[in-house]
Amino acid sequence: MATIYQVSELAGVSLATVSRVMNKNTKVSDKTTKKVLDAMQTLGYKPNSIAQSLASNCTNSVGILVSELHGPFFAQMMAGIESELRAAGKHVIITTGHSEEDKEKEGIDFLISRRCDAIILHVEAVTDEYLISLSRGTTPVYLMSRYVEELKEHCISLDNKLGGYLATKSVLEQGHTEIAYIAGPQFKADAANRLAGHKQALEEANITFDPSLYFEGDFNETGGSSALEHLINSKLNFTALVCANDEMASGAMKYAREHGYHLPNDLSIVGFDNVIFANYLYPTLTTIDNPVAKMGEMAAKLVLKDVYQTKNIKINRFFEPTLMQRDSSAPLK
Amino acid sequence: MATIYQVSELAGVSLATVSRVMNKNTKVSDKTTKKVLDAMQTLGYKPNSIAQSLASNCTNSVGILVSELHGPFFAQMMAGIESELRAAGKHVIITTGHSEEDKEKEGIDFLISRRCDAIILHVEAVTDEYLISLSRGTTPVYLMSRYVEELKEHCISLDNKLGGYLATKSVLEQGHTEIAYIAGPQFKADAANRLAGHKQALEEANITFDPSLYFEGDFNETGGSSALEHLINSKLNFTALVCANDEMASGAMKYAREHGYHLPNDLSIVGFDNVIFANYLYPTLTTIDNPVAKMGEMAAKLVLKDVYQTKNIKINRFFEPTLMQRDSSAPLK
DNA sequence: TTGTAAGCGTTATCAT
DNA sequence: ATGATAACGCTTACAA
Repeated sequence: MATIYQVSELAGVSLATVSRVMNKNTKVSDKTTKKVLDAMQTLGYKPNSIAQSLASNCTNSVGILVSELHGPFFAQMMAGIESELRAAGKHVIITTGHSEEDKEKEGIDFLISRRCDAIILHVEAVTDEYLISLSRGTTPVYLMSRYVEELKEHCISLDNKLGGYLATKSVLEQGHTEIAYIAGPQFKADAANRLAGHKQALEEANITFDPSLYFEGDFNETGGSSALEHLINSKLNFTALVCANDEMASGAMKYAREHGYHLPNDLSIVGFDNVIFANYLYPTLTTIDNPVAKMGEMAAKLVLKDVYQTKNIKINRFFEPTLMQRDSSAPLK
Repeated sequence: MATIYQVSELAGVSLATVSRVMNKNTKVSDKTTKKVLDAMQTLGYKPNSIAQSLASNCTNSVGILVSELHGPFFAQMMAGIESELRAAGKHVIITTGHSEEDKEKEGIDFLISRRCDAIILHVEAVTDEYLISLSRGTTPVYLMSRYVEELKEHCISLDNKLGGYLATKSVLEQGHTEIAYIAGPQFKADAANRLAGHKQALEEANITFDPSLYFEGDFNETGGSSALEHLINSKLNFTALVCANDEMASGAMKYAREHGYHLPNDLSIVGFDNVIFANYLYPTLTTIDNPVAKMGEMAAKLVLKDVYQTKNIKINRFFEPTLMQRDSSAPLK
């Protein structure tokens, strides 16, 4: 592969001049510019971005750490980040943390040693303290779907409490008063906040939260099935079921259907996240839209603004979820 | 950030020695090794992989180009590639081509200029000739789900014809003889091969292919709906419908259900790919499993073997799809 | 076993 | 406007 040196030789100019026409940061006469361009053309010269990175101390790459690569949630997020960054000529280096503390830390180290200009993290296992000390390092750190007060300028987060509130409120407004809730693992802030929203909606409707209509699931489909099984076996009455994510809602729907429930007549079900398949379920799932793709774009924009000094970018760090009313929930008859 | 130079100073050895303990390629006495390790520890030294890449001419990164980041198909593939590569200490740089020739080429240039040690491509718009000339360059090129004779050693592909055959055969074995087919865009090799498999199955059953029971769709959900609409309007009888992918099958299922069909009694439907949501549909979709994640892993292994000289890796370039019999298709009554 | 020094392909600071 | 030349942080012959 041709180097800048060969280009300079062929064009009969110095290295520096070639570098200048590439970077357009210093005036170069039209004549020499043309000579250089021609030389590049005939040599098929492509700059070595590794060398550029070393010399300029800028890799034009941002590291992304997500829990999993598959799964609708992260894919959407990454798509949002990548498209925005790519349009700005930056690229993404992606790695996974699998929601395990060691792997998350290892992934972060990895990204940092690649000298990413910034890292965007969707971490679940690592502590706030770790993140705070991490962001004292030289690599700017951004957080997705996680709010850490000390790092608030670097957090893109969703109002999960509002989402939980909207979900429950939607069935309350349909006349339901006996509402079961399948929560996510409460050590996760999202899950806890969604539950808090649920409780707030109940409170506003003057309904006391009944712990026996509550079950802590695992955010997985099978967890949704067994949670509903548990709730049904408890012999308590409920006409609506609010789930802390779509996977569990889907599992619950399956279990309900297999046990003779007619949806939504016998039971209204609401999910959370609005993942792709929510619209493929039968009946289509009423859920809370989690604007992950938009949040991904925004994280990218934030990096573009902070790290790459791109001008005229409007930042919004806080996103509000919205209700997607579909067919799995209906007014109480 | 600490450099190798500072480490060498603190440890009282030369640069070279520090480099040696990092790379473990030359013997270093235990005593000096310890000194170096200690120095690294106290300085919190992390090697600058950019500098390593420049000096060693190896970036330890492999570029991936997929059509889209979202969508169950690519997510699975990338997950397979990433996990395998990551375990070997390599990392992935991901970019997208959006099935457009210009963007695919641009993405490839991008990856090459980042000096990836190899690139794994899932391209659709670019020509075979382009790929052939590309692979004459210095960066090794690998192809996913695309077979180019001249590059066969670098192709990981699926036997789409077999898949198409299995899909149709499954309904034939259920007693169906009037079988409609919604194909994918025929300029895509996958789509054409799936159709060929369908025809072969019909032929073996002594059923002549009926062009009026055939419709070329666009691989999208809406395309599936309108395709079925078209087929139904043609007033021809058919008891089974084979679709060239799950998205179209899903669209067809929706249309059928909305138009009073009871599935699978009134119509058996079969898809292709076994994307995540196939199992969330109602009824659950009978489909052909496309082992994308496994193929992704294999592509990574191939790179590990060819490019990074990893030993003891068994390579399989050709994958066979399998039938996933679920509830959307049933024996003809 | 360890050190010296020449790259790797750029950018960027001086001069001119 | 252009040219020398010193970084950038590491690897790797070649010497010792």
